[in-house]
Amino acid sequence: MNIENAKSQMRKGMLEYCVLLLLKHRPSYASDIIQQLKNAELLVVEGTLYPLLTRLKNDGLLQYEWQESTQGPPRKYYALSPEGEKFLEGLDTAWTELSNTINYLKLLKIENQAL
Amino acid sequence: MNIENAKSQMRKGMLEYCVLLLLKHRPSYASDIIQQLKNAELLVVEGTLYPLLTRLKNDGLLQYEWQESTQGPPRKYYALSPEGEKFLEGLDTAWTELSNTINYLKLLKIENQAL
DNA sequence: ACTTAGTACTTTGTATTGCAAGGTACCAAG
DNA sequence: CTTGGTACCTTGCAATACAAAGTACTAAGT
Repeated sequence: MNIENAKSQMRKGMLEYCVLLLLKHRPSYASDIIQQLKNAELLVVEGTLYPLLTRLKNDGLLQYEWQESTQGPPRKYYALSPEGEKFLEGLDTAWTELSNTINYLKLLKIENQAL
Repeated sequence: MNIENAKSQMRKGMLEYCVLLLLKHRPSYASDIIQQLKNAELLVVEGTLYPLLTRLKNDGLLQYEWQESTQGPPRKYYALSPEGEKFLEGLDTAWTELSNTINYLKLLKIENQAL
């Protein structure tokens, strides 16, 4: 068990949320999403993202349309569907709750250190 | 895909961190940990926690000792090992980074809504 | 002594999913 | 027509959360 593995585990559940947040910001295609997440210091690779996008689309949370590119093959631009927007609101709540929980547990830890 | 499943996914990577935070606060046995996590509104079941504790112990992050109970069978009290303490510091950093990333992405979303 | 209830620890099987690696396809430039 | 760049997709593996079932110890009631 190394810290990298642990960080990877932490990313796991958040990826879906992060991708939806990005797509709420603006519709993007897969390679672009990877680049944006890298800018936010969240490493994701193709083999992770493509199945995720497909899953979200199959669940009706995303929709996409092909767009020509001036440079290279056409791109699949993903955007949130109305259901996706609702779902994202649910995730916002879940994130807030989880965040509060962790901060509460961190307070316990600090309290212990003070003893 | 429902919101419960998504929340479960979010919990996934955080569980390990939460358990270590709790044990930093005070050594506990499994059923007690489950109860404490429930109090913090983080649902975990036995089938999840026991393998996790065993894994953390095998990785040298936890140690345990048996203690008699006045009521029922003896209990396995887990506590952080020195390596566990170091590891927890690493997770603290990872949590802070991830938290910052999500908040950054949330800001993007809000900016978009303002347009 | 035997049974029952309560508490605690453990294991097994399944489904999900992140990821590495490899593959396919389109386009433009030489 | 080959090469390089970009983009999308699939396959196989490993990690792990969870449900469900099992084992074991203690105490109380009969």
